[in-house]
Amino acid sequence: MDIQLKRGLLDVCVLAAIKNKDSYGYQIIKEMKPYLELSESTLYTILKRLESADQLTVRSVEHDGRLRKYYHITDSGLGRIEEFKEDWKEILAIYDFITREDNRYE
Amino acid sequence: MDIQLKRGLLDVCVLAAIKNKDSYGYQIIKEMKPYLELSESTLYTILKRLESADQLTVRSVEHDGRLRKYYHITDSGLGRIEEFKEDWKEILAIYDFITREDNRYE
DNA sequence: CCGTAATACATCATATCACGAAGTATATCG
DNA sequence: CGATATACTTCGTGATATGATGTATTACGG
Repeated sequence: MDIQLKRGLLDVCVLAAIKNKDSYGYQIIKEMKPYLELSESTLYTILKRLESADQLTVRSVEHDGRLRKYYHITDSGLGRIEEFKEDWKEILAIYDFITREDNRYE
Repeated sequence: MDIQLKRGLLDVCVLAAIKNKDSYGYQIIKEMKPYLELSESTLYTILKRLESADQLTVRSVEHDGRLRKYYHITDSGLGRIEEFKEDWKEILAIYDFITREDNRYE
């Protein structure tokens, strides 16, 4: 998929991935894979950005001797998803604008 | 609307604006305004990018003593719109992923 | 007739961002 | 024992939207 098109969806998609259950980096990538592929470096960049924006919180858990960071969505993060749903209406209008054959009356 | 979300739509939207009829900068902005607002600097950046990518051609026309550049979509530009329509299917799936309530079976 | 707004295009600096590459470290499995 | 999977981190790069600023002409209201 077009990279620019992905950009607008990535943040919200990550938030959606942890919406119903706290999750950690590797798991999030696997969960999103069928819909939107992203590399580890991209994901961790996003997670830090979302943490700075208080849209999620982080909690470190020891798992098999390895560090595992669980991400938990905040109210602000849930609000971000709601904003996306609002934006979606505009996007549908834009989609119609792009795909319409010709509504120009000469 | 979210800036990142706009990014993926801008190029294709500009192409759609000249799809049925050649147009020029100022006109394109006015035509897109109800759907997607963009500044002049942004538009001219996009037009140059699309020209470099051979998705449109430019023709200068004298109009009231002023230069006016008309933009014409190429086959490659039309192809870009078709690609967007393909991408749209994936976007719809992502939208479902984001907005679904909970399909996790515990 | 003069100032303001509209038309029309151009350039520059800046901040944001996705991503590949490379690194660290452990567990598992053949 | 070596490869693969898990798990997170850092760095550099290239792409890009936008505000600010500039140039130049036409149209219009008072």
